Amino acid sequence: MPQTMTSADLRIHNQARLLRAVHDAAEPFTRAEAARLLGIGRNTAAALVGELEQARLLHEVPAESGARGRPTTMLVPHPEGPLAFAVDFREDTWTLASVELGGAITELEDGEHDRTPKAFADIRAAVARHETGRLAVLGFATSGPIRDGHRLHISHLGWDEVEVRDLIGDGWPATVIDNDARLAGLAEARRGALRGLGTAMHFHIDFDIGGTLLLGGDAQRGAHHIAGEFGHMPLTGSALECMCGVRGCWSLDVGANALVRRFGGETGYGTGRELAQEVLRRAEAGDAEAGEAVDANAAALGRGLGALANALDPEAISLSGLGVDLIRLRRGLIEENCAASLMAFRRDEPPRIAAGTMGEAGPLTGAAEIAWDAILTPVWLRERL
Amino acid sequence: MPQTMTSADLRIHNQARLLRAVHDAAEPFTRAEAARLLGIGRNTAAALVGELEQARLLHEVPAESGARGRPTTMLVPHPEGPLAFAVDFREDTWTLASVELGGAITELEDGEHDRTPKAFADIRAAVARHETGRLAVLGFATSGPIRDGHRLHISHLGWDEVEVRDLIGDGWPATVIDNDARLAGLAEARRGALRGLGTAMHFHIDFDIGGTLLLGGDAQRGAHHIAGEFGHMPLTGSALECMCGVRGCWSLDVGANALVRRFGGETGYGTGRELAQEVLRRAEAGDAEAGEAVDANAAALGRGLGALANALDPEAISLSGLGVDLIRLRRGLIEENCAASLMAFRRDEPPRIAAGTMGEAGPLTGAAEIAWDAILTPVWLRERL
DNA sequence: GAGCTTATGTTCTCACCTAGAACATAACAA
DNA sequence: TTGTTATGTTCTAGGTGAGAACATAAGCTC
Repeated sequence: MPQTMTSADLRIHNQARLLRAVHDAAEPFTRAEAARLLGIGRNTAAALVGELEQARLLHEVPAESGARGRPTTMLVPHPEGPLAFAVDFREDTWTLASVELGGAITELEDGEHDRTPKAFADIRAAVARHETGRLAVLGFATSGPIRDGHRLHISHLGWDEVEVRDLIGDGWPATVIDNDARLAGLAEARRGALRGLGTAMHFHIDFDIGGTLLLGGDAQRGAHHIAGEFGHMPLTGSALECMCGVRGCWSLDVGANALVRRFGGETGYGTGRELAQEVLRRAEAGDAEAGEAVDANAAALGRGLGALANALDPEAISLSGLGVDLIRLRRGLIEENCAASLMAFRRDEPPRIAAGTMGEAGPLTGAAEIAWDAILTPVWLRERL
Repeated sequence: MPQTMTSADLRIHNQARLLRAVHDAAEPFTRAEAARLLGIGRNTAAALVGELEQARLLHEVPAESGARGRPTTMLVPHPEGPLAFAVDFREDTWTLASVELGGAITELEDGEHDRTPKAFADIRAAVARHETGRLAVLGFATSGPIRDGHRLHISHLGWDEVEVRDLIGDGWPATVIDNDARLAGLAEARRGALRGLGTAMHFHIDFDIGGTLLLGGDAQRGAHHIAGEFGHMPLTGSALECMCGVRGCWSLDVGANALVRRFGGETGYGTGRELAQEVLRRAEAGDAEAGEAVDANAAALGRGLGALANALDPEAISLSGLGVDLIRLRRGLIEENCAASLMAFRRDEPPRIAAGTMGEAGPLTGAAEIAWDAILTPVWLRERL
């Protein structure tokens, strides 16, 4: 319990609260509003903001006066303030972006990669091309579980527990890394469909299902940093064996693999995504067989969600990837099957099921969030101020 | 964000940290140790403790000097300090206890009840018989989900969403209430088998399975206060319909009902517990049919635990109720089946599965914890100091 | 048993923080 | 032009923990 609290810590604490409020706010606000929001006096707010402006963390710009009263200033990110960089490392491509306080994203560069760990060197080079003194922390989103936060396993790239410290080490800026599905969920919780909820869940449906439990706006990581493999619970009674080594996984019935299998395509990671999209298109166009496959997918999705809702009682569930298509095409079927899996007494208050609002930007946005989480800490601020 | 922080709040904050440290400590400690623990100076520690002694929250007693140095004092609960009362409301009986800072429990009274809400009046009367000015908060453990924290449903008593505010209202001391399975888990996380773990789970196995996810020593409640119905996920492929209204629940294969069903007994709540115990005894004595029933129960338990571990990645799982017997009789079978349900890459680090150490006292202990949680808050302390 | 060592208690000064009141200021409104 | 309103600014006061210096009470050593 070494979180000592001295008078000076108090100042840092309140400044961190202020910066966090600016970062999290949907709309920028004025200094006077900040004082009310934090429950501090106008004088104290002036002092806090003044120091943060000195430290180039906040900037005050005149607010257009709409009402009476003496004009005030808006609190905006400082134009020379720290930046988070965010990387989304996908199957064949990556994106690098810069994110300022408040979450505004500027895409800097993207590229393809050859599916080998060399990709990280390319990304490092791209970071270097855009690096300025303003770069504070880099957030990195990748697929695959990252055991204990440093052993990265990406099956569709054939990476078997690659040591993250060998990929991101000397020469890199301060970096935080996490799983894309979890970060997509975090993005929804912070800035998307799950904003403001105490208990929520997010699932990314691709070849299989990855997800995360979001509590108080934070994504849960588990004891070994590998929580979230909801797709590998036997929720729908499949008799097949999953490539994860278990029989009956939910993912066998939901996602691209399930669609592909139905049409004799080759399941597994990295192939068949187009076929799955084709199935969706044909289903939308009225093809009966494709429609049945999508029906089965949606029904299995709903059944699993209901089961999970019994256990974890989320207020809402958001979906990304294929889940967005399934909601668009088969919302009713998902909700019916979810209700059927819900304990009867819960059916009058089912979890809200919605498409995530972050779309493709989810992992990148989540990566930016964990980077900013690392910045907006008392420790970091003490250094800076 | 109204959690303002003024200099006075700072003092309260540090005093709360100190009291929390005393409450949570496995062994009492001295004032000098407290200073080191909290990272504050000896002078500050003296001031904090002095005020807490004034407020009759802490008491200093001379520590027996074993080493060199000037003798110091142990920090112990004040003999006239606040007390939490805790109630465990079970199927036919209840227990009332008094719990002091640090968690020491003194049983005050127990009784039977007639399964009607009148029981609460009896309990209130018992509280009154022991009530002193020292009673601060009452923690109440009951079975059944408590929707939104106030709509209590106990199926084996035939209580259908009874309004808690009608049972516990005017004339009651400040009361906090929660579910017995969740509180048993909380007790394990605070003072039992799950102490100190960041991510853990607890399951109470009776007629069916109730449980809770424990994160950072806190039991998760969900959006509607009804998280934890892990027994009502279809984890083991049962074809039966559950009384919860869903088909295939895990609870159909694990727990007393599953044992009873196998022997033609009447399943359901409130009956058959003796038969289940009888089956366990016969299995232990070598009876083949009973042994198979227990095997099936243990295997299904293990399979479900593995599936949940994939999703939530607990460091350890503790069990209470029938789970203790199953671990005693069939630990190997549980662990094998858990491993078989774990994704292959996790099998080298399976969750530790252990019997809870709180035994029957789990719900009562957990009820005391939530009561003390309500006391050890800045708001309550500000009133008192 | 005297003197040394060690750990803790106690006292005092200092730097820091926020609250609150009083006053100043810059817009809008009548 | 004058009043109203919301905000900025300044100053004082009360409270808090840090740190240094000193005091104290034990054990340890010779």
